[in-house]
Amino acid sequence: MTDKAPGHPRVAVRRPQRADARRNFDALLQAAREAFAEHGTDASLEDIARRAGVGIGTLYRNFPTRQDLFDSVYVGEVEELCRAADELAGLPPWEALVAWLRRFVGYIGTKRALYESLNRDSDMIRSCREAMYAAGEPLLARAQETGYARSDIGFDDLLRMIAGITGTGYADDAQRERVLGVALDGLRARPSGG
Amino acid sequence: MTDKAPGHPRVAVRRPQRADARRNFDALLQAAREAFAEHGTDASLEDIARRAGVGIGTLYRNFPTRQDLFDSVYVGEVEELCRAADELAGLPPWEALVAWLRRFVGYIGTKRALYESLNRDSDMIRSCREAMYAAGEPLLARAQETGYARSDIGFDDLLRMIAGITGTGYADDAQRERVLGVALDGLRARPSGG
DNA sequence: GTTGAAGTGGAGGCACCCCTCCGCTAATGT
DNA sequence: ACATTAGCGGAGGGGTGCCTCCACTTCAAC
Repeated sequence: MTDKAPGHPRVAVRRPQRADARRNFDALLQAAREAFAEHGTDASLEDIARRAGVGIGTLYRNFPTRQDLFDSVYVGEVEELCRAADELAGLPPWEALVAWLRRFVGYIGTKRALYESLNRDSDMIRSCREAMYAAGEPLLARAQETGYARSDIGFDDLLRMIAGITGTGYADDAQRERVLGVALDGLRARPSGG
Repeated sequence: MTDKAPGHPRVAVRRPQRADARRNFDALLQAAREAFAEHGTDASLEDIARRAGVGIGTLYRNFPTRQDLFDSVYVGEVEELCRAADELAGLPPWEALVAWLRRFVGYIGTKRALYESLNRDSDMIRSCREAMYAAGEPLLARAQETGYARSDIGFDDLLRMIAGITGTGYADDAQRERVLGVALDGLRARPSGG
């Protein structure tokens, strides 16, 4: 209900007033971030409460549904991504795009929940996706206009490609990097007809 | 313990003797194939038994552990992939490689269990992976030697890239195809230094 | 047919998870 | 210091899944 800054969607959940309660709230968010990272959207809520060192009841008071909790985590990640897009605006087109994609990877590399959510649908996830796209899309557009990236691919395509590639497990970081490099070369290539 | 044909690994599980029991065995395999496809490795065994129209006890007699069941499904898929590699040997290098990768995608597109298993480790999964690599690797090698594919990427890299890209959800098949095309262009591109 | 062995299926014990409810604890304002 | 009340946490009911066990069924060999 608060006014919302463009590109920074808000969630219905409210941080509590009392100091101890705020500590718990934050601990829950942090624990949830980790748990969703490790186990995806299906992470056990009781486990999250345990990690946060609070009772299950406290989790449910702060986040009445699993969706509320997930949304709260998600919105934080997305806000960081939006901020990153601003910061990188100064770099040359291709470098800016790649740098932003790497931040994106920085999330989903460890946090497959975010990547699962590319498909899921809820009022607020949609709004988050829009914010994220609004932040990142111009970077792709600029790289395309200046001829650094092929033009027959959309931002959504690109994000899914990157999400897919980096969401998988790899033998080591070097391999992940190699594969990502190949895909980025594909993004740079002239479209091929055969 | 039986002799194993090269490229066609075997499983410890044995198909039962009696006709009715064989029907159940086959129904279980089929149900498991579907269930693993939909829910990944964590599919409910009780659900698989239900789908197959048999009691849970029957499932456990045929496949004492979840791993046994999964292995049995997996080995079937891999054998098909190995066969495909033989069939495609006649095509030109690049076409053969791409065609085989498409078959590979044909699996993991619907069956994410196979793709999860690229990482997992067990005696027999390892042996399956070896068989699959033995079948597919020559296709990449040939494309590389003839200059159709870049040489700074390994077969394992390629498979993981493809698995990652196609394991994700897409808005529609056209998008999946577009993204796959970009990645394949990357595979064809000269390595880039910047 | 008869009969023995192969095969069946589901009840039941255990573990985990979801979510609600409410008696208790302790932070805060005065 | 004390009262007020926000906040706590975990017991408990319901659900699902894992796996074992064994009384029963049915195939197939004779």
